[in-house]
Amino acid sequence: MYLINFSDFFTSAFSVDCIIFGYSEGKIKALLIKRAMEPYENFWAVPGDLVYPTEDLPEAAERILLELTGLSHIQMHQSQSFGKPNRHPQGRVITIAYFALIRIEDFEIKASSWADDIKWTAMDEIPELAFDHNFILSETYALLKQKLLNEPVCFDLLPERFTLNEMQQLYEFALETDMDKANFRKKIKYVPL
Amino acid sequence: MYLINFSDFFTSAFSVDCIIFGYSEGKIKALLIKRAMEPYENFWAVPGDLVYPTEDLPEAAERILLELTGLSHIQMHQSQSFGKPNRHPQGRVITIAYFALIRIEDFEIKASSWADDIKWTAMDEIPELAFDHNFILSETYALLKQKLLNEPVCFDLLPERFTLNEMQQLYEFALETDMDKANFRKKIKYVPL
DNA sequence: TTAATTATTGTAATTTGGACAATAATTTAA
DNA sequence: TTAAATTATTGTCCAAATTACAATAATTAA
Repeated sequence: MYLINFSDFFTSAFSVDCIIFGYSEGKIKALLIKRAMEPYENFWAVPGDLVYPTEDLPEAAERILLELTGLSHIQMHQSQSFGKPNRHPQGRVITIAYFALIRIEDFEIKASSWADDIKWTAMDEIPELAFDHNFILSETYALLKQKLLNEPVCFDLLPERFTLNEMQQLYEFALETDMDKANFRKKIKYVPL
Repeated sequence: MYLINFSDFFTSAFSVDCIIFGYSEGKIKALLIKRAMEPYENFWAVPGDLVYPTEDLPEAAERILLELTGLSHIQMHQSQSFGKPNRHPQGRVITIAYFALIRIEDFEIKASSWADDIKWTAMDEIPELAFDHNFILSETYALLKQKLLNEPVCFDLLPERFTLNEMQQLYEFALETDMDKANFRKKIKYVPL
């Protein structure tokens, strides 16, 4: 086939990117950081970093999120992996995207030495991001919408106390539709045998 | 943080594992190969191999599938990634699972120099596999079942000509339920406005 | 305390779902 | 080629769910 040594395969790296979704002011938002170093210095990006050679992926996701945003004890789910050969300017890096849903007001976010700034950005106002992060984010958002339809994950986004109107608005934003007030409540309350 | 060089990160490899699902004799089956070399020599496994350093992931999936099974021109979808640090005995290897649905009779499968044997195995008769392939396979099978419920992917598994009974049996096997003949047909025919 | 927001209740027409029965059409095998 | 087996179609009944709309009660905020 190819003239290549076994050890030539072991020249790649992994990264983990963490997409954190929240909900406020009637919009679903993602947590973005402003990169403090090359590559893509000063670009907004999803929090992410390289995985240590002996680190498990969920472990890396947890560490990276803590280092870049101060967030901890957040349950993360795997999204998709992205591996175009040239997606990272410094070498072959495959990234595994993880995502989480949190209540914005429950956590205090703080920028780190690697992130100059950090902010929640509504999903209909995402700027141009570093690397292929626009693609990663939109693919993962599609996954979230899918999940919202099939699982009761909205409670992870909504505050401790919320009105049913707020809940309805969350669905209306995500699914880009208007819903009937009374019928929405019926559907929420319905519990199959 | 840690005392580690940037280049220390670039010591890992990726693999792609291809889960090929087919349908025959009333059962959903996966394509397994018998490994002809270490590690896990003589174990049954899902077709998979390391990704070349400059190769894109879908490209690698296509190549690996061809090399190990003779299959080509098959549309593959990404499943999940698996990255426990010790999952591969020879180094740090993250694997990205891809899967495809094919019509068994449309393709001729042939073992290669790296695979002593190859066979279709029903999903309720999977033996102990190499690496973490049992886990990978069952996670991906769950994804297939999910897809069967929400998308018309059954046509990728069924032969060119099939009876509605066969189609119903496919669903009954996957979802492990019995269905009413007449009602199943109603549901199949129903097209929302 | 009033106004605004939020929540509940109800009705009625339509659609969908599951269980069951009967029969027509097609394929297979004797 | 016919009989048997398999496959496909139709229809009925009833329960459950969906949708659109209207009206009013309860709670919260100005």
